[in-house]
Amino acid sequence: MTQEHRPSPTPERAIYGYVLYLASYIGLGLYLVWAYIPDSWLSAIGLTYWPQKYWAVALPVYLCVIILLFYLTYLGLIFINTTPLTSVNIITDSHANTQDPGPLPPDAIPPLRDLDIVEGKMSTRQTSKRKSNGVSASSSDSSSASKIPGKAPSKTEAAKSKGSDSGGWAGFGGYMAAKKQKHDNQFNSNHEGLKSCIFEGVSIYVNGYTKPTFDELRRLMMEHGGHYEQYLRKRVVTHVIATALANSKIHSFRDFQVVKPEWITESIKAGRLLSHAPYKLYTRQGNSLASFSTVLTRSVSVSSADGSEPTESADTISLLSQVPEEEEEEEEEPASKENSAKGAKSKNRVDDAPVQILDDFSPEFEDEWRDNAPDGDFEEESFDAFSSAQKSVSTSNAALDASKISPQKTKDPPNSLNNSATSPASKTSPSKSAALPRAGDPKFLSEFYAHSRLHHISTWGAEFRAYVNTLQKENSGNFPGRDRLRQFHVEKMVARGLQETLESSRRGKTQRVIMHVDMDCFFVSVGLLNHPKCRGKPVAVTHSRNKGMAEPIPGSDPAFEKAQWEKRRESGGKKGKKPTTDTGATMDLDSDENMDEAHTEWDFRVHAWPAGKDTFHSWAEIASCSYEARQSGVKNGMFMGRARQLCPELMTIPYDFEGYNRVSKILYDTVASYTHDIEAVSCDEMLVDCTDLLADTGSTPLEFAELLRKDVAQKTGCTASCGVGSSILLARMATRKAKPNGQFHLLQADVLDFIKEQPAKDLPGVGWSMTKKLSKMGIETCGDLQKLTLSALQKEFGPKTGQSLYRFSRGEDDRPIRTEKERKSVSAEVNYGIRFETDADAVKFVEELAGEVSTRLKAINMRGRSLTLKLMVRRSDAPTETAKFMGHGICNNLSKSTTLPMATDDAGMLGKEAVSLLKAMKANSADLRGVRMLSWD
DNA sequence: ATCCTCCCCTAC
DNA sequence: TAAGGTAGGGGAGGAT
Ligand SMILES: Nc1ccn([C@H]2C[C@H](O)[C@@H](COP(=O)(O)OP(=O)(O)OP(=O)(O)O)O2)c(=O)n1
Ligand SMILES: [Mg+2]
Ligand SMILES: [Mg+2]
Repeated sequence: MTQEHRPSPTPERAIYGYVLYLASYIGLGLYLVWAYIPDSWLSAIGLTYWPQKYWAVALPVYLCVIILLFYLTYLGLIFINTTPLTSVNIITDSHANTQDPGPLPPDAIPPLRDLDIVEGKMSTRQTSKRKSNGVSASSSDSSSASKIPGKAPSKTEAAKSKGSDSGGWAGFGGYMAAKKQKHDNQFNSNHEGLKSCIFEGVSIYVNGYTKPTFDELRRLMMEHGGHYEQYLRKRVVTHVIATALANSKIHSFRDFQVVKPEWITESIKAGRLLSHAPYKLYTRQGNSLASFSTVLTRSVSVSSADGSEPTESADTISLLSQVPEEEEEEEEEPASKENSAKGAKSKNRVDDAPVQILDDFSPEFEDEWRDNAPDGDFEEESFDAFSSAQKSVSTSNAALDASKISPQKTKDPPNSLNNSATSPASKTSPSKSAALPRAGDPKFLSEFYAHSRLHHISTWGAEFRAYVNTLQKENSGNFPGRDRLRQFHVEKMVARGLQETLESSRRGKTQRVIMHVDMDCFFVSVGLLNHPKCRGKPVAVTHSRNKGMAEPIPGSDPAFEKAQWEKRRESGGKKGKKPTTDTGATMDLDSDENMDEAHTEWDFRVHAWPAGKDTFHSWAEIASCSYEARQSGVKNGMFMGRARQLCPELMTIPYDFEGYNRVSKILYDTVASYTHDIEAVSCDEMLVDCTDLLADTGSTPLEFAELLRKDVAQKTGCTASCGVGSSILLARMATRKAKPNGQFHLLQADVLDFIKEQPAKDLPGVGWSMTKKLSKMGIETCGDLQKLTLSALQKEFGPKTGQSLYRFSRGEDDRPIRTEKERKSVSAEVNYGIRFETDADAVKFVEELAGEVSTRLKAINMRGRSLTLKLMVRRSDAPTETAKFMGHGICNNLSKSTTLPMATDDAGMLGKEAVSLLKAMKANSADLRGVRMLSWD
């Protein structure tokens, strides 16, 4: 909010204002005292059962704040940092004000009318207070807050309050309402977390590899009042950001301004929105369209024109030539019969349509692609034709750039690719390698997050959940994929001799059909697009660049950590005692060291460590490994050094976060072209309720699975597997059987036989700890589990968990597909690189983290009324240096939470509260190894 | 019973 | 070197 109108105060008004000013601070003070009185004190004076005291008291405080706001405005002074609380409220109000055409924003109010307006608002406020008092106690602070200015609620506000009634998230409803609003809000927002509003009204979509990465651009946009769109939505996206453009993309972007990323960075530098004209990427004439459509028409008759056209909202890449289908066709025929034949128990697995991703791409396709290859600047040399094609399909510019950057890729040592040069996404900016890998450095947080795979998959998961939410509201009954599916079904029928399969005919009407779709070794599959030579070999995606070897960390004691780890395993999840500290925090005596590898036997026999100087162990984690590597026992999440022992020939490829995200989007868009009954599970995985889809198209689940998998493989170059069953449980179990690159329908009649044999550890919700407990009870399979009674299980594991085990072990599961999920909490945590020297360091970092949480809250328009701080503290007997470089080592976890006077998304407020939690927890700053901040209702 | 806080566990 | 995040379900045990 910029002050354009700064009247100088007359003396009388100044005096009057001063009184108001004092009054408001007194009010504020009283409020703070009140709000922070513990419940127990209140109960001492008989106020125990007064519900929602904070809420009740919030109104007077708003009164004071409004007065304060207007007085300050009147003086032309906005110093919102006076107290954090004040700033929150000012923000809230100005936010609401400027969003609507209704009342004038404070800075536009003529000085002489101040009092009138203030009084007007006061009376409005009182009405609203009276009214709200009658409302149920769950009515939230900020929904009243937004009503205070006394204006008719706008559309967006109506949307907000609709949701606020039901939930604790003050004043904000379902994600959709929030998201729809986000753009508007950011347009006018004056949040102090924002560094500026340069990009108000600007909404960007980032295509391909860009100089600041898409992640950083998103961050920048968020910080400067702009908006980042994950999908290329017409009418929302105002600018497409790209550094290079494949010809096929020019077509998709023809309705948008395509601008270089420098436009963003230089605008920020200049402090204002520069014209994008000088930064336009191309001033093109579209000769590309002709060749593009040539590629399009190369499809088999199956695909109708509309089926091939990407939907407007989709990010689908428009290169849709069909994979030749002949060779698959022949195999399918007997196989699908087999699958529908009931007796063929263990042979129900259907590989009938393994999508051909390998090198057997048909030559004519290759040629055709080459003919239409964009521009001449493509270096064929380093890549075989297939991978080139796939790259242009799936990762577009990134891959093209990469091929230019790395002309010498010829002599890769067989075991380790020197591929850093070919990985644009993981090498974002050369200068940042200087950043210290420890908290305290101002760049640490962003640097860490930029490289954290877990951060990325979490973020993407949330984004896809949000995206699926938006799909629900779109309710466009238009599914371009369905025609293709119908067509496909007819062809299959004809091939079968016009007979319905047993599979489809036996499907009762009431029976749900759930499909679980999951990409095969996702990170590896995507990575292989850029490293085709690794295909078919044991491959892992990891940061480790050094063959799984690493120098030992001086002062660390891996043997000790290993011993503790084993001890932990022995105790098998037994609860440690939880002594209560004087602050009320409880302590967990258990080590939390590296649970990820729990499912593998921890076997150090090969390692006499640290004795053997020749043996080094890389503690970098493997994000994903190929199925070839899995044959040797390598698993996702395993340490590289360990994996190297199991599989000495293991090759490594670097991360390509941009590539994963791109493939994920295509996956989601592809499924969304058939149905919107989707539950997003993660960036590589989803659940699809096919019941309606199949009823509509008349096709069978396996036909859909086959078409879908072909679709995905051809658009992305990566394979997916599908499991089908009558419930989420069964679909997921079926997927396990289908993998890799397969599909499997677990027929109802086979369920009981099937489930009996399944290991209990494969049930959802049964992880390392539960497996351990069960195993102690002599339970290994679902069959074993079935022998226990419901009450026995509930007694042992609690009512809910017991019930789940009981039902799941019988193949029963009635959880619905949840297409819409409301976020309940927002958190940020770092358990890596945390090494503080002083308390001040720790405080500073907690404040940084508060900024991060605040940014995330604001980005999705939420506020939390509660705050939890979790610390990982080096266990007193653990060595100071961890085996894993900058890892957290063996720790105790502490957590402590507090309830704020009101919901907030303000960084200052969150930071202040978190710091006081930190101090209350009395942990030695030098021993901190991890920090988490969680904001919730 | 039901709620609250501090955990633990699980999944990707 | 290495980038061990994040959201949600739910149990234990105490308070209401
Ligand atoms: N401990 C883990 C587990 C998973 N992932 C990432 C990398 C995986 O590629 C992606 C998807 O996880 P999946 O469980 O689906 O595993 P994959 O896709 O790698 O293999 P699968 O074929 O079994 O699905 O999540 C990770 O970084 N760390
Ligand atoms: Mg997967
Ligand atoms: Mg998955």
